[in-house]
Amino acid sequence: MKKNLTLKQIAKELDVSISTVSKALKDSEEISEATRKKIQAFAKLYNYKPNNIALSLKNRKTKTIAVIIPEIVHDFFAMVISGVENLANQYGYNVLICLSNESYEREVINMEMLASGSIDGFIMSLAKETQAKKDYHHIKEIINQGMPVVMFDRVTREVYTDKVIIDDVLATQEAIQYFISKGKRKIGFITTPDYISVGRLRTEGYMRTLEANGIDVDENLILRIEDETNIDTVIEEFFEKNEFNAVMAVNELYAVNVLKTALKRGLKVPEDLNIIAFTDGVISKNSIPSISTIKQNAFKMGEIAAKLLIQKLESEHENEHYITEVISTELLHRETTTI
Amino acid sequence: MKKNLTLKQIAKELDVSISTVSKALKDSEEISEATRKKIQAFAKLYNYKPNNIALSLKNRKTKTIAVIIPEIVHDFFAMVISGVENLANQYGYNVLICLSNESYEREVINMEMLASGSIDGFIMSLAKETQAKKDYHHIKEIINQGMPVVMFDRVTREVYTDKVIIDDVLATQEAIQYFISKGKRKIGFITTPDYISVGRLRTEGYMRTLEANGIDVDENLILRIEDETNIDTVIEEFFEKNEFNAVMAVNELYAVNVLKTALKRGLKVPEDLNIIAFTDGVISKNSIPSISTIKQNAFKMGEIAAKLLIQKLESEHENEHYITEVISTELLHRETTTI
DNA sequence: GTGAAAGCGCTAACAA
DNA sequence: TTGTTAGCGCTTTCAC
Repeated sequence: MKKNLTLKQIAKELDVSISTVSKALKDSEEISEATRKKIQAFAKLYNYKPNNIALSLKNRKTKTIAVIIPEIVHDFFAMVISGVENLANQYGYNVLICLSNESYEREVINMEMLASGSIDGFIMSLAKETQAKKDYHHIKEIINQGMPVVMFDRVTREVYTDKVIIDDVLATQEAIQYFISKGKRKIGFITTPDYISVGRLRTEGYMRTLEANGIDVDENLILRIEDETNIDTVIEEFFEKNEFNAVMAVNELYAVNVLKTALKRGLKVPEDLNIIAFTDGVISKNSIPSISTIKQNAFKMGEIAAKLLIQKLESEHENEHYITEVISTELLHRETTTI
Repeated sequence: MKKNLTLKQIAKELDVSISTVSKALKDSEEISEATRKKIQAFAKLYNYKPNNIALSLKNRKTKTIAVIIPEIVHDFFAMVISGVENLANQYGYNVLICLSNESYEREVINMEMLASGSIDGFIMSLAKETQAKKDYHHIKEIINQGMPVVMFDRVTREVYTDKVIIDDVLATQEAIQYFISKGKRKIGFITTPDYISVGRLRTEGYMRTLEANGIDVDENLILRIEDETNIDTVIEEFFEKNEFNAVMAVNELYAVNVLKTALKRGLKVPEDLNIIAFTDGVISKNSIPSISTIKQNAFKMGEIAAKLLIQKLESEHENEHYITEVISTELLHRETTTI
């Protein structure tokens, strides 16, 4: 086992000084052609690679960015990561992933740990618990220390920084308006509790659209799922107590459970019941019938978040100007809507 | 924007030496109670955090491990990551994710980049292209340099190191034998090309089980999917040309497409056709009907891989003894098999 | 054209 | 009890 070669060793081996080696490897004009060639040949031969950590310490940048997400076994987040990774790699950055598992504490611990030198900046989506507590000190502090943070999807207006989101209200409106245009008026809505930003916005979009169309909002037709362990029974009950001709769900998992319950109850989809879901992932695509969705362009969201972050990192003067990038969405009709 | 506090600054501020501060913050007996308290209070007040990069340089360890996977929008890999993350965090390690996107080149570049100081060790599953080329120089070299590597799922016997796998042959045998025990004899098998290790092993398990039961292997009943962009048409054709009463697929995606095709052709599942898939992910669970699977315990796989790696990292003497851990699998009956 | 020295932030052996 | 020094691997300024 050969340990990694250092400048020092090369210097000793070739009987020159460390700085000569350093310069030679950068092809500096200062060093004579002969020594340069000699040193470069030696380095090449023994496969010299500069030590990243030493460079990081010296340059005060690590060329790695951290992504903090609530969970990874979830197509939306996985696709965002994929986008971040793709763009980051193009710019020579590494991507470090941390899972908050929806926990405030894990989010705080992870961020504090990484903020001390390990990384150059954050891309994050808030944990449920953080949104429930509304405690964003940890994030504000990090930004205060001069470390850039880009938030996506689950964001908060309480933190002033770059953000990448979709227009949740608008996207929902489009879907609900579509239902209405097809004559559906008993529209169920399955969402998260209101403390989750995107859930709240989507619910808002739902209510507004009904009102705009002169339909009274019936709170019974809104189901806010808190505990995801027993989705099926909750949805079963929801169907037991109400009647719908259309349902919208804020994610694929809720939607596929709606589909399952509806079919079990003998409803025909889409004839008797239309369904639209947020998140265009593997479930919607592959369920039978396939589910119509709001395509969120998660991959692109990841790319843009990464781009915003890297721009901040590489711009000379720090710039207190923050933007919120709104990604366009698209209503994608598949087999759970009647065209 | 306040930059991060350093020992040096504290020392200057309190008019003591840097090493005194360092020791005081470690609560060393060497330093008098009074100075210790004073320094600790100051550090606490201004929220001092040691710089990780400096520590890494000093200790020659980064406390971060890298996971290289072919893709992340895939439940199996996402769950493995989740397991790695979980265990790594318990031991104070960070997890860095790199995607090879099934490309040999990206795998090599990523690994070489990280190997120079950024991380302490690797956990990886081979890219398709790497398995096709059978070129494992990059991995061998890294191991040679003394950096531990743990491989999982897509492994190769050409690299001598720790591995975490399932018994692909055995798991397949169990499923196929189950079909046979239910009187199914026309069993289709949908797999990857043979250069992918797990695909090959599963195909082998299929063939062996048939032979053991005196059933001739009909190559027409084996479909090796090379290009995943047109799965549906390939499977459609497969059904056009053959007749089955059971099909096994090496992943969920293939399986759900089989299900779709079968239903479209008017077959009843499970009455006319039984289906079993590898990977117990979100597709199998949520498809309608839900798909019976070989549960691979991906989360556990990730945890064990992380444990093996961390043990290597933290053991004093390096130990040239490598093990291959075989995770048990389980045939999970859902709605695509008749019990 | 080459090398010595300082410094990035920290630890630890040794000296005072 | 406290401070000095050297060193982790590298870059860069400034002497020689």
